[in-house]
Amino acid sequence: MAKKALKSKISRSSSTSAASAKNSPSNQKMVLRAKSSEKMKSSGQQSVFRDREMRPKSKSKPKSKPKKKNTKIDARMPKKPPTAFFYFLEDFRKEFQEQNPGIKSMRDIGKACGEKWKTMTYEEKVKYYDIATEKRAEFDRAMVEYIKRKESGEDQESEDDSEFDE
DNA sequence: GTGATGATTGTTATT
DNA sequence: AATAACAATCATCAC
Repeated sequence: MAKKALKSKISRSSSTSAASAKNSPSNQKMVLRAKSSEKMKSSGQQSVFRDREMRPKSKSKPKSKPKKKNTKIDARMPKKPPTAFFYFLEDFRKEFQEQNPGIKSMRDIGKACGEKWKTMTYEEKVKYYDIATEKRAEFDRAMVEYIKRKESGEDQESEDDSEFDE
C-alpha cells in the first residue's frame, strides 16, 4: 500500500508550509502528550556482577559521547527535543516493563525497542514522527528566541533563578 | 552519595 | 554527502 509514499520525508524541512502535509490549518496547537508522572520505585537491588567494562570516570578521552554537559551552553539554550524514537520508547518502556518485570534498565529495553522499531511500519511510527515533528517546530521557535535573547544580551543571566535555600 | 556510563534511533548542525 | 554529537532514561559501577 501506500506506506512508502510518504516516508520520504517526515522531516519538516522547511519552513512554514512544509508542514502542511499533516498540519491542519485550524490546528495550530495540538498537544497530545501522554504524559505520565508516574514514579516507579524499585527496591533495592544490589547485586551485580556484570562485567561491562571498567568505566573510569576519568574521561580522559571521550570516545564518542560525553554525556555530561561539557558544552558550555547556556542554560537557556533549547535542548534538542526527543526524537520519535524516544517517544516510542516512553510508551514501549511501560509495556516492556510490564511484560518483563525482570528487566531493569533501558539498556535492555533500548535494544528491544530498536528491534521492534525497525519492524514497525510507517503508519505506526508516523504518529511518533508527528509528535516529534511538532516538537521540532516548537524547538525551532525557541531557538530563534534564544538567539535573539542571546544577541540581545547574553550577559543577562537569569536572575530569577530559583536558587532559594530552603 | 555523586558522577558517569551504557544502549537505542532520530534529528540537527557543521564540515 | 557524510559525520559528530546530542536527545531521555535508569540501573549499575567507580571512588
